[in-house]
Amino acid sequence: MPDAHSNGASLPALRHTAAHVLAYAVQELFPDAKPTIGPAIENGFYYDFDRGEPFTPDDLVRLEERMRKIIAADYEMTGQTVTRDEAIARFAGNPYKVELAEAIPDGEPVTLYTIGDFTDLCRGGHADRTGEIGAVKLTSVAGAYWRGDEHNPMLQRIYGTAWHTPAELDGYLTQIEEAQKRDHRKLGVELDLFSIEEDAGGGLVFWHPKGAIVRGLIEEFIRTGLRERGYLPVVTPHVVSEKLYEISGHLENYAHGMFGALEVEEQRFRLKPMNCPGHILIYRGQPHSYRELPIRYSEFGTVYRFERSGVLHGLTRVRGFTQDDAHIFCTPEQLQGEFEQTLDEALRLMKAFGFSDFEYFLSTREEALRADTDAIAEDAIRRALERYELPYQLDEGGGAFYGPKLDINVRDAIGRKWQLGTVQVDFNLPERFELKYRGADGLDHRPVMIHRALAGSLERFFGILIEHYGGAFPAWLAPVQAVVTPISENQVGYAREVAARLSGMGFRVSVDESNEKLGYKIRHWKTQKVPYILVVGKQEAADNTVNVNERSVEEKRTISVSEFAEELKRKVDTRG
RNA sequence: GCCGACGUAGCUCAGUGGUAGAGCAGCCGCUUCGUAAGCGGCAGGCCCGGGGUUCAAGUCCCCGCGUCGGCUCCA
Repeated sequence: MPDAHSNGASLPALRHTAAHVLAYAVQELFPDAKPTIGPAIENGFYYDFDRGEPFTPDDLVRLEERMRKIIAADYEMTGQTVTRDEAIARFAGNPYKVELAEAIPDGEPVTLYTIGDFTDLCRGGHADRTGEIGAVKLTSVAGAYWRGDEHNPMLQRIYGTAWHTPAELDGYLTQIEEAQKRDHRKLGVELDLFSIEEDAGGGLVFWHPKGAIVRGLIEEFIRTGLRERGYLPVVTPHVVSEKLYEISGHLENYAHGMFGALEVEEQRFRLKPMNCPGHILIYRGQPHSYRELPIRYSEFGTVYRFERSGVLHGLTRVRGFTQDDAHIFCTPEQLQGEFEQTLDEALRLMKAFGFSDFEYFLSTREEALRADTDAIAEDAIRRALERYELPYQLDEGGGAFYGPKLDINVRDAIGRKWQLGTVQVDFNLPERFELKYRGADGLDHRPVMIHRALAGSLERFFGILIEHYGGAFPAWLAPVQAVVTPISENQVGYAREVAARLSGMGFRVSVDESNEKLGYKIRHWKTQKVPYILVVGKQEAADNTVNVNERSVEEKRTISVSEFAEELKRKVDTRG
């Protein structure tokens, strides 16, 4: 999307200007509030204020009105360069601005920008006049720590959005509504897929039958890929002695993300936060020859991680989840090839689930943790990406504590980005657990590990799929693929026959035997987003046919039951 | 965890100090119906929990719990 408007400021400049307008309005209506910072953000802007009392929704309405007046007055945005001392003197009553001014490096200009009676310390990047803001709306208030640090005082943040024209604002608001309609938490209730139960605690997911069916299909898809690529299934305990995580280093590096210890017979146990140590124990249990490698262990491993209550969110941020986890133990020579096949499988998976737009991030370890082997690992990742000609971005310091990693992000049907698969190279845990294999030279060598989860967490993956498809799962994934719907009670018998035939072929089919008119039943199943409604009346019962009402297809067709079965089979086989 | 908003029937929500309501969903009956809501009836509530104010609290105050929006975007 182009930023530049035909005759005016870019959107970020426009929004940054709107932030100044907001601060101006606040200065007029709430003179005691101290402005701090107010940048443009992805879809709008915010401004943080230090004020004793929080802003109320009512305050937002008043501020928005005042902002419109400031915009209508069409003030010019004028800048001036001052010395740092002048700036500090000027904002003497505002410790935040003083702190900001003091932090400006020597040699960089210190600039002030003014609209009307409001002057702000600001680096610039604005529209020329407030009148260029065609549409503005304040969206929410929230607490936010000064500089994002929870040890700092909490400020009041006002969020807003600004656009060149009211039509663009409307478009944005419509888009938000669309996203809300797709919210997996809402659809989870409406389609009876899953729930999170207050009496069980936050972040713990209950999969209802319809959700569990979809999960089973996802697992089946993944399992098939693993089998074809030579992975061996393993299953490991959910609770193990804390000792294991002392050896693995998780306790040292990851304790903040683990549930507290359970004490039994004076031994301390932990819920497993990761599957790797368990898989390592299996590998370590017996000697290995280079001839056996690579060894690939896979598990739908359920892990528990402590997340602060405030960050839990539906299926996408939870405390208990199941990873499609696997660990590859291989020789350094095999690393490259194993990494490539993993990447290949990741793409196969994401394409099957309807994603086509990917981004790749190579995350390196933070400087303090880096070892000689990091370069080898990063090189393997880089070469795999180049081999598939995939462009990637570098995230320095974003890697796991045991090594660098590749993350794959996808864009969903309405353009939002999600982080999905992750593949990590690990020279560290084999060292900690003293893993070895006997080489052709008769000596012991250290294997390399690859950690990989392609869907990531099944919970999160499911949540993303719900939003991606807006609840309308394609036929191969739909928990109910077809509902046979008799027009009157007289066709219930035939409807049951049709359903029995289709179920016998392995399809997921139900019969609507409710005492309602056809229109009611159609509406019901449409809102349930069932891919096929098979209407059967007197005519169909006589001809051994069904009238196919296909989701999001206007045209209805009457075809034989076996023709329908073939069509559905074709859909399922092609994942349509 | 911190800031704010919210918490009333399975769901969506009304009720703002004086006898707890609606729509949808559910159940029962009538209707037997041709592609997005047929009609009638019944049932359904620790108004999140605890404390307080008041003659009287779903409503006001305090303390918890939960949900939601933020707390990464840097003058």
